[in-house]
Amino acid sequence: MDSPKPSESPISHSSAPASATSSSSPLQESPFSNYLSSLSPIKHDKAPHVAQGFLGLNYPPLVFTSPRINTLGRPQSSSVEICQNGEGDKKRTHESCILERSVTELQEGLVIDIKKEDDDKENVSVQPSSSSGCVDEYLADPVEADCVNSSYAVNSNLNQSNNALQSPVNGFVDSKKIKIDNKNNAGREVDAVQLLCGPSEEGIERKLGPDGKSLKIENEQGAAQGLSDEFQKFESDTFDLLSSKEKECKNLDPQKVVEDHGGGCNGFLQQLPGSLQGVQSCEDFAENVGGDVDVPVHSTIHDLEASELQRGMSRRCLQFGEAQPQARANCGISTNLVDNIIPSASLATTSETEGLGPSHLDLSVTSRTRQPINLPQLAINMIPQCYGEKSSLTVPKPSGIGLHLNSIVNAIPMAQGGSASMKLAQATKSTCQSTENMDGCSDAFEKVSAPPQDVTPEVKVCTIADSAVSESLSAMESTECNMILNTKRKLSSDQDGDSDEVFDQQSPKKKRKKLSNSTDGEGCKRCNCKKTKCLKLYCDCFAAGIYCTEPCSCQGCFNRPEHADKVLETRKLIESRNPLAFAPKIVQPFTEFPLSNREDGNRKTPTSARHKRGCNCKRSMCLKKYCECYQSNVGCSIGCRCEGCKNVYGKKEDYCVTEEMFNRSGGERLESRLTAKLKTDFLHSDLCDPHHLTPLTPSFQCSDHGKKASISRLLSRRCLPSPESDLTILSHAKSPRSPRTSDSNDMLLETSKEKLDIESYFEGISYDNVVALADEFHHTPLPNHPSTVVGSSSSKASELTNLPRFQLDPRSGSLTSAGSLRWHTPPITPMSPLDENKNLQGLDPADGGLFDILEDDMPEILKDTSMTIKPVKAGSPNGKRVSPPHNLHQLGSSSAGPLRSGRKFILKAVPSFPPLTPCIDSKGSSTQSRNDLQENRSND
DNA sequence: GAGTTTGAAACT
DNA sequence: CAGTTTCAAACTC
Repeated sequence: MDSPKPSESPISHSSAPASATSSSSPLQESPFSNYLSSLSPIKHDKAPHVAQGFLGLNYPPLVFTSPRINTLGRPQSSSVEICQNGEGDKKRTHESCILERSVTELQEGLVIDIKKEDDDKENVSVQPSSSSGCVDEYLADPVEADCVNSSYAVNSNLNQSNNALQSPVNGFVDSKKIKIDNKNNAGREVDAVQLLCGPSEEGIERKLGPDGKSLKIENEQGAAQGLSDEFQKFESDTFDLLSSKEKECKNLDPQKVVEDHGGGCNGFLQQLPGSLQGVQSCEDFAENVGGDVDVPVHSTIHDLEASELQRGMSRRCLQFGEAQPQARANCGISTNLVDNIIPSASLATTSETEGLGPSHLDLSVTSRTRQPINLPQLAINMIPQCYGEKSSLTVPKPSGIGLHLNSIVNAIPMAQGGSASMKLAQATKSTCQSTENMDGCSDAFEKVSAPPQDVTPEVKVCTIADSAVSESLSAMESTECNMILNTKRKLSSDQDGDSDEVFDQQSPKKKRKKLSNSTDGEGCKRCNCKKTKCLKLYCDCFAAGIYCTEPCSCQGCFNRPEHADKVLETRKLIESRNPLAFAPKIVQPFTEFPLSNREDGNRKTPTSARHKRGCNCKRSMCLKKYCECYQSNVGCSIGCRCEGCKNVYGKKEDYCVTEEMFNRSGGERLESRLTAKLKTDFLHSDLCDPHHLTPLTPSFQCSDHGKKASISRLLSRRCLPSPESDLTILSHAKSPRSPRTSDSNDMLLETSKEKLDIESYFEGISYDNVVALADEFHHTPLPNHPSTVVGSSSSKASELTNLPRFQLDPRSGSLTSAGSLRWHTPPITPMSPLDENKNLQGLDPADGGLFDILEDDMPEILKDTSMTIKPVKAGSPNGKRVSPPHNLHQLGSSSAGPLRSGRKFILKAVPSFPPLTPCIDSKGSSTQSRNDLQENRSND
């Protein structure tokens, strides 16, 4: 499994690019036209990617992907899928010349082989896809791949259902099963391809009139057109890969894939993106479903087998037990998603799902009978991708209560993530929040799932998925908790209706213990509130946007569905006070997202991730759970006001150093100052090792949790900027930076460059698209530009928007020759003008934290409000009630507007750079350095 | 299991 | 806005 992926992935990468280039012409011929004609579908697929890309800048991850297993895993899966899909498409859409080659080959050879394998291994389709991996990189998001798979399954299922199963609606369920079968079926692949690749989709659309609808829908969803380009490349690549991968695919064992994923169940949570992916997958699902109908199902999967598979999946999830609740939750979630998408197959499989609620039941009813088993696989597949890379990768779990969301959000890298979470909380408060009750979740899911059921499920699904992404996320979270709870509760779901008091009646301590136990796995934590009635942020449940459930030992709890009104009111009040109150506490740097998304699901725990507000620890040294940062498995950042920080996941100091590093690009003085530290640090740092690249940041170093992630980050970061190559150049050339840093960076960059180079090509496209998108959103001046800052001065929102853009821009920049330089440079040159430590801190946090928050966490509402909202006080010790950005404004407003923008930009960039040196003392030195930087900037 | 410590959240 | 209080989790015994 793993072995194949890695091996494959690299191959895929190489092949992909090569194929892209070489095959592009042929592919382009028909495919291009197809793309052009069917950009929408492509967009759709891409859209998710794009969205992610924006958020997370997925592309960069590709680089990582190549090196890392994870990347391989996901990419492979996706690529495999693509290949398969491509095959399927080819079969289906012989019309499309592109596919024809692979089609003939694949169909004849691969297909047959696959079928055989599939017979043995239902999952094969998924895994193989993973194995192929080439496309995956683009797809980056494992989830997507999973989604694709799922979609495949769905499509295939649909077909099968149409053919054999007869149950149309249940198609989902069947589809799951079908997936397995589909493995063999090119049609499935085609669907997947469609999902993954615009072209394939096009072909599918062409072939499938109905499918076309779904595709169109998808396209609509996927706003970014630029994606089409990428898709084309993917397609071409996929085609190329298909041939090469065909063999691989044949070899691939679905089970392995599943297992991998299953292993990943634990990591599933980490793969927050997965949730998103799941959403996407849902979308894809719908699309696929639509498309599936048309596609003939070759494979004949036995429901029993499928069920078995599903069972196996569920079992796996269960087995992961320790991953426990989360794992289950994850699994459950995934299943839920699947259920939603594919009604309840997963649920049916697991007793756990029993708790789920009617919605599941409803869906499951049909699905269960049919074959939930496959669903689990799907779910697993979907989730696992991230996972797939490995359970081992498991990102640091977000232990935290409210953290679930946060963690999820974080994981979600998606740009939407943060907002989504918020939205979810807000929008889904009633629904998802009631996560306790599966019903609530189910409701959300139902929404998602419903579409499929509905006549126009596709469209609905797509729309839902998009809109519901947030919901799904929230639902995911809630579902996680719920899943766990439900599993524990089992039948207690009904109890939800029971007054809180029931729970309350239980001895809080006992419950607490239970909770603690349950939470050990990191499931959802449960509260033990006694005086706040669970209507304040003290309550983890409330803070997480979920209703209290059985496990809670709270007293007089009002955080229950029965009191939804109160809950909402209270939430509003709190939000009015602090729009970000319910936003995810942990934010990942943009750069990470992409990496995390593509590279590894594991990355979820972002070494670079930081607490939104930062901690204020004084005695715990940030080494205990008192520290929110530590609790969240994230390193402390500048935003933290902690004293004597020893956060294993990343010391504030280190974080500062990184920033300084960037700033340093702007100012040499800092370099000189830092150089010593950097040297020492660098020596120690893994950075020296291109392979390890792990930044000095403790999080990377120390964190068991995030180590891998951290590594990936480093890679990703560097890669991300990617553009890597550009960055490297920039770093060297432009920034007078200390040679060391540059060197280290270069090291990393170089290491990644190769991959990046290849990837960059693709990414470039994406970037371009992204850029275009960014431009649309904002003509965001280059991150460097003050313009961005200027805008920010007035409104945080602008800054926020800009920030993300910056990320994007950078890439885009990387893509665009000029842009790349600027982009890179900004981070380098653009020292934040911030003079003051506070500013630095505030900014930093703002940059890092706010930055992230803004993008991710900031709910749209918040963003809007944030504009007007007062900036959070970075300086304020607590800074708790923060409204994110204002600091930036302040900072920037003075002079730094541009600088700030730069800073922000830098911040993002920072993450890319591993903190070589431990921080500088911090404030004093840093401030000076920054001042110096400012000076330098002015000079520049 | 009780009590203490801790730091966030809420309040003034 | 800073300081204080309240709160619940985390931790210790």
